[in-house]
Amino acid sequence: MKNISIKTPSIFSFKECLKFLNRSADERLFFVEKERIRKLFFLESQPIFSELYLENGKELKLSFLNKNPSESQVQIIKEYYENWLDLQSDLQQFYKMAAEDKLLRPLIKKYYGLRLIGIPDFYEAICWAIIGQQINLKFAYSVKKSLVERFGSKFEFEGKLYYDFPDPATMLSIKNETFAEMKFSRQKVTYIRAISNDLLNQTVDIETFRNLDYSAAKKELIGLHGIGNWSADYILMKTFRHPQAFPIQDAGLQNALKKQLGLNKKPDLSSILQLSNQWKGFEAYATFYLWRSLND
DNA sequence: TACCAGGATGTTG
DNA sequence: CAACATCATGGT
Repeated sequence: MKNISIKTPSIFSFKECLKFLNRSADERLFFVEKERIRKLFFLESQPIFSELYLENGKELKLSFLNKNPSESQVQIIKEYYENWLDLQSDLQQFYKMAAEDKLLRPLIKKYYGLRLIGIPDFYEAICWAIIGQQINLKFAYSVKKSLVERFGSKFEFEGKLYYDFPDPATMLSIKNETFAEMKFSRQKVTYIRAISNDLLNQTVDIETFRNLDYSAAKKELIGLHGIGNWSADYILMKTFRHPQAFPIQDAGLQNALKKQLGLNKKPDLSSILQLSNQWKGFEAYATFYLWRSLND
């Protein structure tokens, strides 16, 4: 099996990325095992089981464990990982800004090299944003787990099952009562059905989003039923990687600020705006590091 | 046991 | 435009 090298950027810690990736025991779309990320892809209906690891502590290697994919498939998966771990971004400007920021300075030190872990798949990001609305993360993960275990494509490796996220057609085939069993609210099912249909009919097309700037893309996203301000910024941050995406009303962000500032209640919107005034152009990374700070 | 959770939408005043 | 009701259930 061949190994593909992936270029590592300058401010980068694979270990910090793994720590973030490993935050939920209910994650089913990938696993972190023995300092390696293992993830299943389905390309042209074929399972391709991959892993990413650090060789000799410095060089990122991508390898395939069940078969040798074609060159174009290799390229797709390589790009997926590069996007997922945000390997293309240069963090120097963010770190420079953060070093001057009281709130962020300790975080860039503590989590040095952490990359904004994204969700490269647009449909998965939409569904995850909708699932996560107004419920705690633990619950959100358990809902996603039920969905993925039941309706994701599976592949077994060394006695363990790996999964792919269900596609829109599969999602549309799920009955309302089954969604209810998996603890989806009826509202969320309505949102997901409509958006799944839009993607199948190509009323909504991911490529058009890629070509839009931040505010145009946000406007389009909010036009989708079930995608509000928070979800739009979340998707712009995790999938389209706009550095200024800022899910400002996020409960986790507010709790992180409360914790970092030692407040006895969550800060209000205006004080968050004030704090974040100096983060302009780096709001996504600032948010991500603050989220990270909630875990320890 | 209330209250909160990585919200969104529709209605009401 | 702001304030509230509703969803819908697990976590703390």
